[in-house]
Amino acid sequence: MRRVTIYDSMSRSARVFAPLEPPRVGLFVCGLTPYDEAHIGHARTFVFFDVVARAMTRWGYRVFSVQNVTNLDDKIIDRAAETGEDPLALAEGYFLSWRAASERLGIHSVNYFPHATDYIGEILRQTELLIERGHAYASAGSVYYNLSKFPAYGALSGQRTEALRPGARVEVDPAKRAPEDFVIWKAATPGEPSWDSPWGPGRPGWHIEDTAITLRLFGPRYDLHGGGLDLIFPHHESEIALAEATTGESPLVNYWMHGGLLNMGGEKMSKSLGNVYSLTTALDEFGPMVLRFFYLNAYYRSPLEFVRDKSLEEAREAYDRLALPANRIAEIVERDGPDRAGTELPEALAADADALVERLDATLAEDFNTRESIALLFGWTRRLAELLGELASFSGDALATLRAPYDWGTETLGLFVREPTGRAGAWEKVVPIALAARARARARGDFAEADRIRDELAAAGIRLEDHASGTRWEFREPS
RNA sequence: GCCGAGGUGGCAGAAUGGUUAAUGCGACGGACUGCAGAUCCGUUUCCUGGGGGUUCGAUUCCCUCCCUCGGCUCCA
Repeated sequence: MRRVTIYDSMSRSARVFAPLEPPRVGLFVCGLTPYDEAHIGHARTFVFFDVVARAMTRWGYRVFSVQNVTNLDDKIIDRAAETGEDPLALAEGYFLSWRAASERLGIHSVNYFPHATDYIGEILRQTELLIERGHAYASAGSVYYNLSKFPAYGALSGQRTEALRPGARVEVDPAKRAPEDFVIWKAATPGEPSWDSPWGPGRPGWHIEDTAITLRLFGPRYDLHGGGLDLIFPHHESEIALAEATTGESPLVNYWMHGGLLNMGGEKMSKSLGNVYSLTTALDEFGPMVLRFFYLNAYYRSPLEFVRDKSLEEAREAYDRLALPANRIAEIVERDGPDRAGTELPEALAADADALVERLDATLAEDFNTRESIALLFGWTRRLAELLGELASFSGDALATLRAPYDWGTETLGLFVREPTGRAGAWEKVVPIALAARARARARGDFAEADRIRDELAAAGIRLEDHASGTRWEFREPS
């Protein structure tokens, strides 16, 4: 297992990672509240934790990755009331939509997506235990966490409860003993989904959903907890209070990892601000590779600025150039197979490829520095630039060596995955017909006709490039 | 107000107690091309929020101030 350092939000420092039970690693990431379509801000966080899981797996850890689904909360209920749908059905619809988008994005590392409502039994058990131990109290059909009994509250966020501004954004619930107490079990209002409990019909509060899930799946302590920076307070802080009061064990989480937010117009991208860009739209327009590249081209903890009509266009230019040698090699190998004959690599070049892969691992192992890894990969693309014309002369083995750094990028960053053919299959046959007609026109010097064909193809989303070896084409929406 | 995260070239963004502060985008020049695009080569040596301090040396460590963003009880 490779030595990995992780910036831990709790200690506010980079620490060498040591799993509780090597090589096993428990990773819990706070997932979505599916009350609407996901936007590209959400996906930043999940792509990053996908890289964490991919990289750790490569380095010999056995990662069990869990992403919860808050499939019932106020926003979902409100939304369902608007549309007349059943709240749980509405949530499941948006969850499945998110699953589809995240699959397209290449997020395949999540082992399990537990839904909060599948853990009601665990939640009730934990709530009762907390009341028994004096850490929670029932009031008006709800159950609240008694913060005065948990002095360690605030360690993660640095917040002191006496300095908070109760009601700054959310109204204070009069049933609470103290305004900083948070709800564990919420009394049902008529018409919303509810479960029977010793305190009457109700539904779980947000924070306990996660601790119920992790206590059951990971036990009282586990390795990694991730999520967006905006969840530190109160959500993660409250998870600690709930779990540690329930189990008596500490710390709940060994390493807290928080991803920076995606900003648009200098502000957090969020539904309530209205500055959202849908994930599905982004995937349709730019494809998964460009999006992943855009996210991973920055350190995960820093805020990242998304500029409409600029950021992803820029990322596409950069990614296309970065991936060019990888794609050319893939084309040759797809055509001739991995055992194709050809010249071998100069020894120095082969050694450099090996050394680069080691450097890439070492770089990424320092708190998942994806940006620096990409910079190194650009170095390799520059190195291969002069070989682009003669790639076809190399043997299959030689090409595999040249491709190794890109394969590393596929394994860890999820980049350099070529678009699946699918519908593109038909185009593969049709476009060459038009290209042949254009080639004949060019051969007889009828450039007006040649340009007409090129323009019409461009308007249809097929872009051409003429090369000495022939005409290359690709899908590219006209700009 | 309190807590937290950030302030680096035209833009996006790394890194480091020490030669010209990475990488990319963009821009400019050249090669290639019927043209265009793509690609390749070269240039973009005047960029580390302000002020103090520690040090032979600070963008990096410490203090302070300013600015931006996030959170302050169900937001990735």
